Amino acid sequence: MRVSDKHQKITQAAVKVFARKGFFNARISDIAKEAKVADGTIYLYFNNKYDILISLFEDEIGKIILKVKLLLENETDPMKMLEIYAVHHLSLLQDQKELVEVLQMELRQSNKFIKEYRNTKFIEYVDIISDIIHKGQKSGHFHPDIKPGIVKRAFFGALDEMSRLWALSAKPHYTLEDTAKHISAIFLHGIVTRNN
Amino acid sequence: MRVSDKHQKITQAAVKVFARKGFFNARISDIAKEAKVADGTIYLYFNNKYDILISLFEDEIGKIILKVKLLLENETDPMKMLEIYAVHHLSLLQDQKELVEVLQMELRQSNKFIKEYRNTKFIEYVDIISDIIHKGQKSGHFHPDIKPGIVKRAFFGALDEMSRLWALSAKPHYTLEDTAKHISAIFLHGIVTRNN
DNA sequence: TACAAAAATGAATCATTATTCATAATAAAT
DNA sequence: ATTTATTATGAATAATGATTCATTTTTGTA
Repeated sequence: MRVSDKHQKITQAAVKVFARKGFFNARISDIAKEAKVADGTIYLYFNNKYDILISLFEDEIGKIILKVKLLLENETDPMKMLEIYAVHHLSLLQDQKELVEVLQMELRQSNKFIKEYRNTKFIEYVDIISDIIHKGQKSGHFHPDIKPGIVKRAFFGALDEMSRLWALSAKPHYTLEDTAKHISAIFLHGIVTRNN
Repeated sequence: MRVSDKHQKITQAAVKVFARKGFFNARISDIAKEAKVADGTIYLYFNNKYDILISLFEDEIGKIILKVKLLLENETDPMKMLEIYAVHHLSLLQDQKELVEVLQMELRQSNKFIKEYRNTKFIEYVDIISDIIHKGQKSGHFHPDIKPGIVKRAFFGALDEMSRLWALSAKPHYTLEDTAKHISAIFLHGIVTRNN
């Protein structure tokens, strides 16, 4: 078995265990058992428990970024692009529920405890949104007074809160696709009626 | 010293310590020291470590709900009401940074480990948003097709992500007030230019 | 096949900490 | 002032689990 295979096996086991028990309640021995390796083996591939989480985070967010950039590649309409991003983000929950749960935890907590860790991968992911906004402003689709730096956080936050909700409660009321489009539409057109 | 004073002293100490170290890294002895009581005293007022967090959460969110309801009391325009909610939510960070950090953690993780805990207080807080949306739809200010259940999560998520960002990085680029209004405006009117 | 290097094992270590409870201090009542 | 009830203390307990490392197993090479 190639080295990278075992690395990945441990990572995938860690995602499962972290999702199930949370980072702090997860025992190394749980991960080892899930990955079908000895406890000590984990330390041949990772420095410590935190390192598993961080390394997992970077690897997986990296893949997510690649995928959404690919999806956006052939779209030029900034309005459609926002919608694609939204659908993609919410789809993650469907395709990789456990991973999403772990990423959400990580996002909330660990960077508080590991101050040095700047989390550039996550920044790269949300910056895709501000890039779309910029593009839309250049093309005249989006209002020039809109602040991309605020919209990117607001839009990401809106999607991620929805994702968080679904991760906890079993069944969503609306389909993923409808919800993603609804949220995009609100950001694009607002909620007020025209005569206001 | 009245009983409730000591209860509150411990709660406030816990907020400080949880914010500084996170729930799992916080030691009971840290909280005891911060509150200037003995370790054992904490167990006269709380059942266990989790109980401190939960009880803190309910109490403090209760206060936050009361305050925002008071702020909204004399406003009838649903558009203004949304803005008031936004300003209030972001203001929390300014007024009670440590508390906000703890609530955000709690929100993200604990309900995963304490499945029974339904977190009705939090639901009550976000439901204020959907109430505003309903009201706006009735009055004709807001589009009837908008789904209040989705908007409430999106709006809350947008605000809270902003809050999370500020809690981590020291200095916000824009003022709290401007940001709250900007986010409200986006939800109200969208980002696209009129001719799209 | 024999040997060396690399990878894997898992029991033992060792620090950590939530919780308990026998004891002490304080307050209230008589 | 004395007794009783309430509240507080903090050292001791007892479990936990991350990490290490001496030993074993596997892999690669001659």
